[in-house]
Amino acid sequence: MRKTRVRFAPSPTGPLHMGGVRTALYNYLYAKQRGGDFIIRIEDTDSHRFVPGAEEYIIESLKWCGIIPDEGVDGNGKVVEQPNEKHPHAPYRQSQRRSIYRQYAEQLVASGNAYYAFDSEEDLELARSKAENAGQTFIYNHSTRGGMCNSLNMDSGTLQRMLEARTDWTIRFKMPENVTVAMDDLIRGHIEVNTSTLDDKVLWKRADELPTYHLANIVDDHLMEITEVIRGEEWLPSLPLHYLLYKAFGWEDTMPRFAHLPLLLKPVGNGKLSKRDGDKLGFPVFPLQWTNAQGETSRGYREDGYFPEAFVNLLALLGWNPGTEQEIFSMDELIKEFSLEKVGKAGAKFNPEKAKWFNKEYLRKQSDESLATSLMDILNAKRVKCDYDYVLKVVKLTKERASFVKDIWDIAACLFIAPREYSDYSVVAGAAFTKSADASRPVDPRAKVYDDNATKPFLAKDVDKFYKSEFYDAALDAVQNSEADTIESYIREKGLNLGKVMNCLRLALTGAASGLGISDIMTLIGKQECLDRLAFMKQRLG
RNA sequence: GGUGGGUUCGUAUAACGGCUAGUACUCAAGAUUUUCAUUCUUGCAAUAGGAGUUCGAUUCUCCUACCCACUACCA
Repeated sequence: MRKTRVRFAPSPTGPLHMGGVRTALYNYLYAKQRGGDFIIRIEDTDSHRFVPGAEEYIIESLKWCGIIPDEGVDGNGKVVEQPNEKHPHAPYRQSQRRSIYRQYAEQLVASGNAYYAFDSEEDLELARSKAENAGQTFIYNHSTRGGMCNSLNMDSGTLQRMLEARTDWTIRFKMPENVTVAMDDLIRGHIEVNTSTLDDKVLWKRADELPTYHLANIVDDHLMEITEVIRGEEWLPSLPLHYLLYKAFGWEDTMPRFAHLPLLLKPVGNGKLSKRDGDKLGFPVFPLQWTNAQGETSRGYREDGYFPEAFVNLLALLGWNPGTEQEIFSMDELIKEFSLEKVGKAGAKFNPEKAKWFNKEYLRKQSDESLATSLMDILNAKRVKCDYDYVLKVVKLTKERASFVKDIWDIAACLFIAPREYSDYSVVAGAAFTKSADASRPVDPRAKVYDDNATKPFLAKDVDKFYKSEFYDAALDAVQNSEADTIESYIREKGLNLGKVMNCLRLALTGAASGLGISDIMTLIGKQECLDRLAFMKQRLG
């Protein structure tokens, strides 16, 4: 029984999106469950699509998620370049392994499984357009290779001259004709494909001295003793070629088992969640914020305030389910429960609402202390001065109402600064005043700066009535003559309408018609601050 | 076009071939609350369509439809 070894092999062509993170996660869970190794390999065989910073981004993203590679990346987050005891297969960057691949490509030529091809880009272009004009699709395989410029169609002398004289040739796999390839996928079961519809894939490019994905992937998986290949569904069509490559190399006995994961689909419409969807969908598709070469920034789950544990949890449930009704899983629980058998076959549409729900669940699991620390950072950034003990009290009061730490600010801003503006006060005074559009609409009283031009017409019409109402006087009287824990009974004893007086007071204290409990606010900000805010309202609205 | 894969409430999903097709998110209603939120209760909502096998099909087979992927000297 071989030790389980799986790999995540991203191409550094840009930031890793959440589908990629999920693939890495499933590989990691699979490996850890079996006490095996999780390996990172960088597949940068396309020099034209290399994006600076992408490799670092990928590694940092995985680290944020708590996905720690056993091999390929060292403790400093660097891709290992020199072999050592812990990383015996270094380098783990394919561009640094180029010397390895050519011999394998040549081996395939020698065994008759591959051949040299000298067709120029223009020749191929021509062949394609010709076929297209005839209403067909050009496939470089048994049906056409006889008419192309390759080693199958020339004598050895010509071949030698061509190989030496030209630098733009390739080595192509000689896809057999009419052979049924029988494959087994850990998720999809048995699949059969006839090779006649497949093409002679380029395996090695003389121009770059580099292999293409297919060759590099099979060679490295073999050399690195990979036991299972868990990758995206988009690779399923390549599986017959990969099977045939293993066979051509004579590596069938150690060929890894394959599992093709369902795609992550965009929430609306059809199609897979792609890097390009970015911010226009209104939620992050990247684990971490990313700024491209053009200076355009895409948001990330980390920067949006997601807990990494929540992100991992929601990703794990996108395509996999435990078969029970449990939805909240720690990484350790995932490692224990995960199984490829329970991975679905159909693509999963991502639901941003559910993602928020996951974060809310995790926010509640956080300790008050760690939330307070996070909130302190936000407050400092807003230059709101405060002390830790006070912030801790605020957290205790608000954590049930928030999905993200930054929500706490929206909920509890009135505990730190006095309102300068008032909203939705028609609700406060009930039917006596003009009803505003929607009382339940969330309002941030501090979002607006004091702006006479924008608000005065409305204020002038209704506030006069409101301010002169009995509720303001009652609220002022109640604050003056009671404490936080007695204000409710004080108002009741006076025989007043509790709701209206309280909401009038609420307006003075918070600037809005809904929110935290009045006595809780009073307790925290103190009686004097309450009186000050009532006085400010009188001045502002009077 | 060709090849392959897929299809259960709006979304994620559950259901040895066998209870009234379950759960979560969203949404709606009610209870609670000074308000909002929370919490609790209730509700809306699905097996793509058609054949076949079977006592019985969401489940197995075939056909149709639709969706997706692949079809590069990209991964």
